[in-house]
Amino acid sequence: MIDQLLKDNVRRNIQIDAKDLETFCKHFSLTTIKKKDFLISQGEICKFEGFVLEGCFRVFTIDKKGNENTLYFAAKDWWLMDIDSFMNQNPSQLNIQALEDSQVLLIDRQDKLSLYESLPVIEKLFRVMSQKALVAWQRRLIRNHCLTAKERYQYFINTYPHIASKLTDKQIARYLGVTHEFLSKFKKST
Amino acid sequence: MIDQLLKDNVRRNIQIDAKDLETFCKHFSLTTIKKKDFLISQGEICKFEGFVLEGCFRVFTIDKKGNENTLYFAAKDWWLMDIDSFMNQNPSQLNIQALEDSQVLLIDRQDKLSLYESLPVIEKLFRVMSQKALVAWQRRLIRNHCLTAKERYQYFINTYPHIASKLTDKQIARYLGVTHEFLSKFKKST
DNA sequence: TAAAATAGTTGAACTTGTTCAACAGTGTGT
DNA sequence: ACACACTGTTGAACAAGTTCAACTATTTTA
Repeated sequence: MIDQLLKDNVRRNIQIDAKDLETFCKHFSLTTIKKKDFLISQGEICKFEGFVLEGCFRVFTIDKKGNENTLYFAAKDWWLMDIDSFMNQNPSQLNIQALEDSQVLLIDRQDKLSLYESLPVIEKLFRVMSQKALVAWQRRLIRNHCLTAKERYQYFINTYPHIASKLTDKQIARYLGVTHEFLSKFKKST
Repeated sequence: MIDQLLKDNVRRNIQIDAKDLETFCKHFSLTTIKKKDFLISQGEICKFEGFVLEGCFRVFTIDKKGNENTLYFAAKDWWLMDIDSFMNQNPSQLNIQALEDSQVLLIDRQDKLSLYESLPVIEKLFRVMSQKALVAWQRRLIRNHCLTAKERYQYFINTYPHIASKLTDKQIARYLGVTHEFLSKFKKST
């Protein structure tokens, strides 16, 4: 079944009975997206959220100075969302680009808002997921403060080897917050 | 009424009827905490969450190298929680210390978990608050990558002047992720 | 398959931020 | 009022990370 991955993911976050889970999953539609295409571009208003079935995405912003800054990568079994734009319906600050040919399950914003009302367990699902994400972001900030770029690099490739292997060093550098020249230099130092 | 500030805060996040709001607030108890005392120390298991009525707190960790790293400050009208320890009941990585004599409303973990079940709107409240916090953390990470320490300092004192005024430069430096010596140096440069 | 674009490497000069040590100023408690 | 701890400042030497430019390898695309 196409949405088995999504179901497993949900069950890892909350307890939910089969019927509710079915209702939830029914609202997702499968979308195929080609390498280098964008799911969202900066300035657009986000009308959906997604779950990655296959492939890999990078979520990044471009600041005034023109620097790309990668917030995170989303591979198979990860959620993809511009929460800010989705919640507040303001223009997205984020770009979401496929790094390879990918498949995502998308849920429409209105459908999701309706589900929050009709199915309280979905409210719980996103409460739990958001809180877990919050913990991860707090820890990442601490790592950024305490660790050197090299240590952060090693942490990243050790923690997410399956994602790191799909990425260029340039992309990793932007995620770590350093230049790719510097990454190249510290990679070969002992 | 003692919990008016809490009620206003909740209403800014969700729509809730007076009766449910009353039920929610009833579970909080007022606690006074003296300057320099700890609400939570690293290693403890977090059994409550809080809302600051008066005063100011800093939330920080101490890493293996002995460096203090401040995650955030919480002044009047802010929520205080070690989500990680609270959710997973593992030893807290965080210290929460009062920077001045303070008052907080605390809710017991079991009470909160019960409220999630009995009052779905509370699930929504924390879903919404978590998602807003997530956006804030993402933006902070981007600022850490794009801005210099001096720019981050100026952003901080401009954005949170009422908090910044209660802090020493040393505390601000730890929040920005730089040494206080360096902060002292760039403060006087034009 | 050739041409063009992109990714990775390296060096030199530079900027940002750290470390450690010394000293001055400012509470704070008893 | 005294001692004591803590905050802030400054300097010099150092480490981490950037910039720009030139070059090489590797992919893409026509």
